[in-house]
Amino acid sequence: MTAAPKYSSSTENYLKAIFHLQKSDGIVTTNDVANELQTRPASVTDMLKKLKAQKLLLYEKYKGFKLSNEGRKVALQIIRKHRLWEFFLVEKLNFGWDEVHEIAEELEHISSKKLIDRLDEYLGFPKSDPHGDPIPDSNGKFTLPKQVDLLNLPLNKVAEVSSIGDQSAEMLELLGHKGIALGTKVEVKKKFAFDNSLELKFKNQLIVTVSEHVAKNVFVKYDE
Amino acid sequence: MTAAPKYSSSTENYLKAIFHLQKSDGIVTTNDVANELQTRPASVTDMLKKLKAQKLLLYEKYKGFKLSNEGRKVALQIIRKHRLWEFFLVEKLNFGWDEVHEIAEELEHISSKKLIDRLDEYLGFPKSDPHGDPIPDSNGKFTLPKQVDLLNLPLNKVAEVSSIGDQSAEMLELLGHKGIALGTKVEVKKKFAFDNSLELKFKNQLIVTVSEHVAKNVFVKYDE
DNA sequence: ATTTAATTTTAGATTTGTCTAAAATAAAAT
DNA sequence: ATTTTATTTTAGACAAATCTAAAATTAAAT
Repeated sequence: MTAAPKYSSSTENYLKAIFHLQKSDGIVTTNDVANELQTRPASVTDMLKKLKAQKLLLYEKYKGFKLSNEGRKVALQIIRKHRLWEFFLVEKLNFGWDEVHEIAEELEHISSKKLIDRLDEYLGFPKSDPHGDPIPDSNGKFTLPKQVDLLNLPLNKVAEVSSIGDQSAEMLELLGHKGIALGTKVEVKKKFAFDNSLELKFKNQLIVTVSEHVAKNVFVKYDE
Repeated sequence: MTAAPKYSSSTENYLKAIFHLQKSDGIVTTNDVANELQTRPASVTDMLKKLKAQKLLLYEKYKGFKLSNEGRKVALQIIRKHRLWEFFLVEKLNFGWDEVHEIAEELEHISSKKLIDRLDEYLGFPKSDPHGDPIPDSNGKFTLPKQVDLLNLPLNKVAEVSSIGDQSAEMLELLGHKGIALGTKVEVKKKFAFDNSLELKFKNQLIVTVSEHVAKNVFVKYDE
């Protein structure tokens, strides 16, 4: 038997929104949450009180709020579910990475823990979702990959291209030509002190050279 | 973008319950529905009025009710989703057929039609769920497999064991020993007029003999 | 054909999550 | 340091889905 859901979908959405806003902004306001959840500040205040009563939130009126340990724990489980479902939709059902978010917004509220752990196993315990965001494990821990530009990537460390700073057409042309795209696995084999240019090696053993200017605009993530 | 759910989970559950009760009982009462949904008759009456307002139900107070065409259509889509998810849970995530119902009760309310059609394709368009119940196709049609006891199964026709009449410990022991269980694929190769005993052949080529008494209590389904 | 019993429906409350409009508080600007 | 502006909270209301208790209707039983 699947346990009755501990928290409502609405509660889960608030926790998730606050979690995400805390990550980016550090401090989160009532208006931020209202904006994120497409609702009104008054509704947010109402919910903040309920979350506090459930000990999911530390909240003092007019002063601010943040997730409690329990609140963060719940948020991480929702995020885990969301990202695993996204991975499933893309990997198994051939959805595009850009069309899975809405569906995962619904699937993330399915309560069964056994289901999600089985799904995780079925998918091969993926570490990140189709957008490159990390998937928390069943204890809520996730290995946050380190994000740096190529210039700061240690030598001989395999990393994955995660974002591009300068997205001008010229830059994208250059990257396309060199074979650098989101998700590409790269390794820095040599760094020339003279002009800070780099020699990169791909999985397919090919080696290319990029300038400091390019290296500064290619961000990669790696474990450790 | 996933379309907003047309109907609430509650509405969907009522439609599904009424659909099932109509199948078995023919006529459905307020009390039946209350019992099925673990709620109170007064709550059922409230909902009947709402369903009528949405044209999902034909209802005259004190006189009775039944699903409208639209109501039946919606119910069938919910049942389709429920059974496809059950199939997924058993086939892909290795759940037991007896532990998937509750989880599917939640999954069946995920709204995306694209999701369910992709899932259907991914699963190979299964015709029936792990309990042997037929899965409606995306138009709500389903091919009802013929259900007979082994005695009435035509010779050389591959069928699947779908239910057991006499579920006494003695019978189950016998069936277990012979290798007959729910879902087992069988074929009748020979029928002895003398005592109506049968020779059955399994997928793995093994042949066993069962008495008329046993044959009468083993129900199978087959297409056509 | 009445009376009795069962079923169904109404009336009025309750809970959850939302809303608007107004009040309270904090932050920004002069 | 006040005043103005923006933010946050309260107060009161609403819709959905449920409940209890009582009333209305139908069915069963004498």
